[in-house]
Amino acid sequence: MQGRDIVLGILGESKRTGYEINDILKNRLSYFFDGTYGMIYPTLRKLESEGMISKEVIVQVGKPNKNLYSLTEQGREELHAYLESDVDDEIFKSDFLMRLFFGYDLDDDKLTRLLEREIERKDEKIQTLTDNLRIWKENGLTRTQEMTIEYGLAQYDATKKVLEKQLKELKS
Amino acid sequence: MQGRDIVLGILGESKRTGYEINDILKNRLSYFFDGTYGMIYPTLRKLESEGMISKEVIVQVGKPNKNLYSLTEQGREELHAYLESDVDDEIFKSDFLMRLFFGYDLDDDKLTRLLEREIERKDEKIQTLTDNLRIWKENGLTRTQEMTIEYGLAQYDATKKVLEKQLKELKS
DNA sequence: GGGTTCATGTAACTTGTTACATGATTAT
DNA sequence: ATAATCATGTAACAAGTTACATGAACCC
Repeated sequence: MQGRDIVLGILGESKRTGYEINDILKNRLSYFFDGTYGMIYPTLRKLESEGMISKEVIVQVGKPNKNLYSLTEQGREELHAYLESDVDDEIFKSDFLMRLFFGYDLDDDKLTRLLEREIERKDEKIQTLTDNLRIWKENGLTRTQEMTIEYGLAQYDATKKVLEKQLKELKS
Repeated sequence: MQGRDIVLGILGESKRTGYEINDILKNRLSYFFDGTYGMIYPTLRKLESEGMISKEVIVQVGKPNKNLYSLTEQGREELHAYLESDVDDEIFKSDFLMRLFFGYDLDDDKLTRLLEREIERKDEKIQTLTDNLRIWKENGLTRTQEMTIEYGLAQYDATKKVLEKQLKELKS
């Protein structure tokens, strides 16, 4: 699962510009993938040069022209092949857990702040995901897309609860 | 949070060889960080050249000599500085969720298999983490280290439950 | 006047992955 | 026998990050 795959996946839904792809990644898929322009534009160029996607230029005034990309037949084949291939293990890296794990010298004050800060982050993520869910529902979500959001929310929620429990224990 | 930081963290606990660091990463910290030899050995070399760690060679017969590394004072400072710095956001990448998200053409059979396979994976992870917890407890865990395991288990458990619920709904 | 949105992109760099290479010892 | 454990490492490569560069339009 690389940038390439997710770009193909997004273009599989509909024609998109690099800018839109970035937007989707940031707002819609950020709970299971991250991407930046530095990845998106070079990937689009490469996919185009390989004939996986084709470009349609939309001339604009006052802004750079839009490059609207869509999958070619070959691109759709690659997407299908990816979707049929073995599923990779999930990748999870937590700087927060590392702080806990190696923080031998964390006093109660510092630990409290660390936990509180992380609870805040979970809240933000839950908020974003909940808000977005509402918006997406208007546009129509597939059953499996809804599953992914439920999965994401459950994950945030469960870890938040653990943190709250630990914070409570600490305070008593 | 990079390989460098986690290597310093591990060496902060006690002297270790590259081999042992790999072992710890694989068996003890795999639920929040991944590392390979290809990262570990070059990182150790670099840290040594920068004076962050020092090497003690243990001569062995029939095996390569052991290189036992320990933090220098400078290395301990860097570790502390890291531990005081801002906590990075957690990174989560899920190929599984991507398959769900872009799998418009998943029929019930394929979806069932996808969900069942992912439930299996969660079980494996929960098993490993539970087993390891027992072993670590014998060696002594800090309170915060125990927290990290609880966090990890809660995460696996919550997502597993979501998958089981979805599978049940699918079958009915 | 200042921030956000739209819209493109590149170049240098960092980081880590993959695959390879070696080889004795010990457990099954 | 054969697999696993101990123990080191490198070289080529892939992938993505960060920082930079440009600039009009629009909203507050």
